[in-house]
Amino acid sequence: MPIRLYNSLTRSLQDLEPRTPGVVTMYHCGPTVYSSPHIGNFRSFLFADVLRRFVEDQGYRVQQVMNVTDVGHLTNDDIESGEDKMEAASRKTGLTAWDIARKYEAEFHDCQHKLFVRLPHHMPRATEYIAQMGAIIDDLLQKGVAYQTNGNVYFEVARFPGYGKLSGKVLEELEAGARVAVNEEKKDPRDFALWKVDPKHQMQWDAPFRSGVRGFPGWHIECSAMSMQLLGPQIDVHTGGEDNMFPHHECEIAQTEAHTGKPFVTIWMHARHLLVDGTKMSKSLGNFFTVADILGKGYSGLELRYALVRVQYRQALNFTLKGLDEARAAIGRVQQCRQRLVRVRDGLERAGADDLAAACTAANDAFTAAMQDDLNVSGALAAVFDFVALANKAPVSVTGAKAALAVFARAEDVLACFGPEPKADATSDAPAELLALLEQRKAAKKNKDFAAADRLRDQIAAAGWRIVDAPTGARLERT
RNA sequence: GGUCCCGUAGCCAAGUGGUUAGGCAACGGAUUGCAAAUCCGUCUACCCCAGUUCGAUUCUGGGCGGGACCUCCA
Repeated sequence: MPIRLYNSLTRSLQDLEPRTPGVVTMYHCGPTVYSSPHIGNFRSFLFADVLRRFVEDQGYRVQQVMNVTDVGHLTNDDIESGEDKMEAASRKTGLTAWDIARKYEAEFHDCQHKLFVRLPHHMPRATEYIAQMGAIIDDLLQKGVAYQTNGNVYFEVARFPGYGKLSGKVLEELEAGARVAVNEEKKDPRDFALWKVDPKHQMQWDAPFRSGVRGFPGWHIECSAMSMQLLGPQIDVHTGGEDNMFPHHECEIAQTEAHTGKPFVTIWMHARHLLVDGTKMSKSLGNFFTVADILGKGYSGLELRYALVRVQYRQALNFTLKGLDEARAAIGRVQQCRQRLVRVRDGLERAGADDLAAACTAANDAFTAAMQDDLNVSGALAAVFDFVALANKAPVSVTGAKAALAVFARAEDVLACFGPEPKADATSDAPAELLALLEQRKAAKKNKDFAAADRLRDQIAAAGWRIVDAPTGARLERT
């Protein structure tokens, strides 16, 4: 069975059929590094990560690029009133635009790490691809699809008949929107900037195209240049947040296809925006969370990842703190099950005769089928939890425990939201003094001195550990 | 104003024209010296109206309600 994905361009599900058999090229619109990454950003990025992981799980080799936008993304897509996001942040903080970009890029990478993202093969910075952008701009100018006014270069939308095919936007609507600022330089309000001139701008380059003026690139051209340079003129999958569909991706298609004369992307995928407490996340509503905010509340990266990944990317996901608590409990259920299997495998608990062969196959198949169906993570998780219930009840054999653990390891490889295989017993990780207390308690219990035993248990609890009294003996676990 | 999505048991959330999704919470039981942790069990829903159908939560139409995008945003 192939992987079926929803293509925003055709508005339908279609099979993933890479241009080169066995190799899937994917490009993801990455962060604009002007502020701390928030949980909405990471809903998109984790979607891209799960997509990549599952495609690899299905036996493909993936070539994955996620860019870092460190210049040219304006607060308003208009040369007169728009301000570069780096520059705006610079004005507010006193840091240079370059410092802002590097600071938040580092923070982004840190968040990727904390949320268990499998790093893309390339994470190019826009500022390091100015020459490649210039080559495209030069070609578009030569072809007459772009024009230069006062040094600013615009793409002439009227010269690209396919404009609007992704977003469904038509000229009349855009004009009726009346929110497009009037710009006398443009031939058409839809035309968008490829290169901008602004002497006050901190990030400047000599024009990388013929007869140009020193300036900086427009946002849209960046992705076209990096994508083409690193993955070639035609790629299999391109993702982004739903807001990217227009104008960003529409413009990417126009300039790239006008340049190459070939279809740019086979499958466009867009992640639905995250909601928080049932509504759009915004600073003014007080429901705006950065990744650091959530981790600062005591939730782990794993719990946050689970909460952001558990709903299919095209569904509105309502993020709540309660959802994080649910994630914590759900992860615990899976890990508890895995720990028991580890204990059976390692001979610490009595093994039975069930090798779980049929159950393992069924669980893997159900997981695969759900993921093949446009990354239905909820369905895939249901397959995992069904399997948990089965494994918990089964008198599992050593062979069965190994097989079951492989099922979980596979699910973890794709979703990465449960954590690594638990240790059979964390007791040995506890500080020596706690182990001493545990021994004392054992003795107290043997002497039926329950008052002393309970006091020791409280001491251990106060140190952040709990005693688990299992039939096979007492052990310690972190709380 | 234009485009689009959604409305499933206490909460979150899959899916299906006729057979128990799943998670969390709650409750009951097992276990325990008592607990904790854990496990097992119980909890059977599909916004309203009309239509199609032998049969609709699932298809069609209408209504109501919520949300998103069209503007910086993942």
